[in-house]
Amino acid sequence: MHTSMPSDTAHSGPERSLSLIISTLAAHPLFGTLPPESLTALAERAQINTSPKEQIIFLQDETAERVYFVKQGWVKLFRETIDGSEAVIDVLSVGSLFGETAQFNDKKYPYSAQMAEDGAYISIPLSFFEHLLNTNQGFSQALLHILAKSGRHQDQELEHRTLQNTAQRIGCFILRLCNYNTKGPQTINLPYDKTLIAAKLGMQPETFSRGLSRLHIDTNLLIQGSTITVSDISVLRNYCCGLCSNAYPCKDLI
Amino acid sequence: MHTSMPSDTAHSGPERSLSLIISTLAAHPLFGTLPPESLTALAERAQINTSPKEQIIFLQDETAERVYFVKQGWVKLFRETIDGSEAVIDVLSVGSLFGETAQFNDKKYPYSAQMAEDGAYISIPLSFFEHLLNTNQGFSQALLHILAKSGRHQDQELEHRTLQNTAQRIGCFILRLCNYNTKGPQTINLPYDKTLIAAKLGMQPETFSRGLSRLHIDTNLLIQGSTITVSDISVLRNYCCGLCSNAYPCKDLI
DNA sequence: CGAGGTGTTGAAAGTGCTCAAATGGCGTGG
DNA sequence: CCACGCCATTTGAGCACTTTCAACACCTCG
Repeated sequence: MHTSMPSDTAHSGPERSLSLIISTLAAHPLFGTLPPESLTALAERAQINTSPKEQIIFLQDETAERVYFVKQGWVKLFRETIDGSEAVIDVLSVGSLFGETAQFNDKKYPYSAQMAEDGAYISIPLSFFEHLLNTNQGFSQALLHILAKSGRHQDQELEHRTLQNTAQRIGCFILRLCNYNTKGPQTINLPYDKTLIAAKLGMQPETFSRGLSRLHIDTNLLIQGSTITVSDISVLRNYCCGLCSNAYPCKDLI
Repeated sequence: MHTSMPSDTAHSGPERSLSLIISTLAAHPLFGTLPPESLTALAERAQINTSPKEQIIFLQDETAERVYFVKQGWVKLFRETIDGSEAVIDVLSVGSLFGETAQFNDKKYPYSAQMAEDGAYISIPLSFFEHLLNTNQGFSQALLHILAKSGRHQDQELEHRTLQNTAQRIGCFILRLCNYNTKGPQTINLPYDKTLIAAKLGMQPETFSRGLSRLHIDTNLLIQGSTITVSDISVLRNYCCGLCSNAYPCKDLI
């Protein structure tokens, strides 16, 4: 079992680690609301972990000790049934908070979390998180914003599953990776494994693969491994966005 | 267009209305956290509306003026695309809050809301809601709880769509209407139209109808109109809950 | 080179959807 | 009270989409 990265990673001494944590926390929409002294107190209690792909961060229904956020890489949130089936709730990018709602769920995590790529995360004790919530009006306001936004994101996800077919969901996923100001063709890279994208979009890997080919046929998408070339954004928009209630661009909902 | 109910409804005078509103608010997990003077101030600004089936309460992307909660009946939250397709986000029962996240969404409602049955709702000005959030620690804590819980509910919904087939989703829906302490057969009533249940579960009315017949075959469910007799809960559990990560009973997630 | 993981492709089997038609309840107007 | 129309629900048939299972290609790593 990997518990830490090899020593070639730069940040290992507690000193450097502390200033790194403070600056990272300060840039975060939630922790950035804290006054400097709280921020320092928080950073002193925080841990930064570099962590390899596949590593489990916590499991569903485990008693929550810490609250996390993504420092680098991607984190998969998922739930598993007795049968071994798995549903991916979300795949989080840098800056996303997770495990924070355990506070309101009998201190149990409502999902499992796992590194989807090599990366790093920062964690803080749940007790101190709770303390900040109780003593800092701005902090709980910021958390309200985050939870509300995440609720809208989930609403949208559910809408997509209800109304869009697989090719359209894939198209929407790609569309959000694009720069919506670019007029001509543009090239993007898929952020993580195709298998994981498929799971996040609620389909089988095979279906994802076929969906991509269909997008090639229907919207002239070019696929070379994990590199996708979109010849014209508006074609893709016409293909996907008709069956979505959101106005394009809908980036803030990611 | 109906804007109010016939005068045979009991509560019409402002006096009685105020005390009714206060007692209703006080019983609510969110508003119940308020000190008496805030509660009174809130009630003075609140409106109670009785409202017929089908009536639109607000539309998606409309600028939010008020925050609502269900006093009686059922409220459908949904989103519509340009094509006229509709995705039901949720169907809310008595006590549920809605429109509250508009506060964190540029003051725009993230979904449309409509009465699913004749009923009533109470609403308060968004500005006062905001004021309460800013001045009352317990109030924003309570809202955090509510939003976190709603997030878990949405997680579960997404999991169901991903892992369960239509019959299992219907079975799960019925299971939650049951009394889980009863050993023998029990009879329950569907809370609202089958068409709406179908939409909430993300399927066509025809599929819902067929799913029910399949449940009859597979789990010995008895269907008489909107009355369902479950002969044995554990049979239904075996049928549905294997493809869900939650432990039964999972009522608190409704 | 071989092993294992990742992604693609083909064929067959479900699963749910669409369209169309029938059924049945319920309220209204005669 | 009955006929009618409306609406929700059911049923049937065919179709479209997605999954499943199996096989294969490709790449990386040892």
